[in-house]
Amino acid sequence: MTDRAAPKRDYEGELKRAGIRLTRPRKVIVGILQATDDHPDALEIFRRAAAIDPSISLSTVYRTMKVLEGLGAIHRHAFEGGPSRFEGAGGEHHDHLIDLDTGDVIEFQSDKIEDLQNEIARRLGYDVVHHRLELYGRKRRKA
Amino acid sequence: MTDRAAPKRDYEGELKRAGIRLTRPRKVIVGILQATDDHPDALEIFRRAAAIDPSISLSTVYRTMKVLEGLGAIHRHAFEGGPSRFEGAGGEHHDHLIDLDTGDVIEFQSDKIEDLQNEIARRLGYDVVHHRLELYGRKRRKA
DNA sequence: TTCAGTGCAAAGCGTTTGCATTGAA
DNA sequence: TTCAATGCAAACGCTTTGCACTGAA
Repeated sequence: MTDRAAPKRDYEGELKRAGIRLTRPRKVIVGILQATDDHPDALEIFRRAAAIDPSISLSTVYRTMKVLEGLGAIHRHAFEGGPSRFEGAGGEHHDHLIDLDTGDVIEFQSDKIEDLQNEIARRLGYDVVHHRLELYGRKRRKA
Repeated sequence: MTDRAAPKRDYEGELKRAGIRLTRPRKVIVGILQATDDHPDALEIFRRAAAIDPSISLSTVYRTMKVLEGLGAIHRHAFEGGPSRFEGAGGEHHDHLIDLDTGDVIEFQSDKIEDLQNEIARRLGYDVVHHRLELYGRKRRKA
């Protein structure tokens, strides 16, 4: 189990390589993704984008996230209740611990849990395609 | 790790004990919950209820699910994409394996994974309030 | 008798989409 | 020059809510 640092992604290169036009809105949006280590939702990305270029629309944010998701460049997370939140797909796989009081998202990774998941699925006659593991918790206070 | 059989719940008794009126729509709805072992969504519960009493409204289904959830009598699951699905809260805690091809939900339980989750959270300075573990997979074909 | 619970229709929220226009290639 | 991508507004799917009525206690 380890905490991780966020790696950077070459979103523009990935879009180009996929034959997808590098428009002004998309440049702004991927710039925002590169500049963040958190897990913003579409509206938050839209706000940050609008601060740079007020002509960008929320639809375009949604459409761009869909494109990037299709390329595997970002991951979409649907945490409890709220809207989808996005994060760059760089780095190793990890799961999330969500702070119930602040909404903060902490990433962690556990090979042991992954192994156990695969073992359980196998026993049930399945192959795991993907999974979702989210811990919802509160900061432990010193005794 | 074990597969489980679904236990039965005394929803009517729980509502009564909580001082909540046992109306006709609610009787129909909890009857449906008692009669099923699957994980129906609100619309599906509504359809089954309407077959028994066509005057029941979808709003009442939602409101009743909210009440039962508040009592801890049912659990609400938000699996990928789709609407919330409900299940009786009887029996031990378990997690879910969702068949990507059929939508079937298979329940499983792993103390080892639970322990690991708590250990990870503790290391990160958190107490786990609850968690969500979902495996999405496909039936393994015999080699 | 009373007020919690209901059905209905309308609104809410996050997200997607149809369409005429624009701008990257 | 062309057609993918855009902004806008309207629609979507799921869920909640305001309201006047109803029926469980």
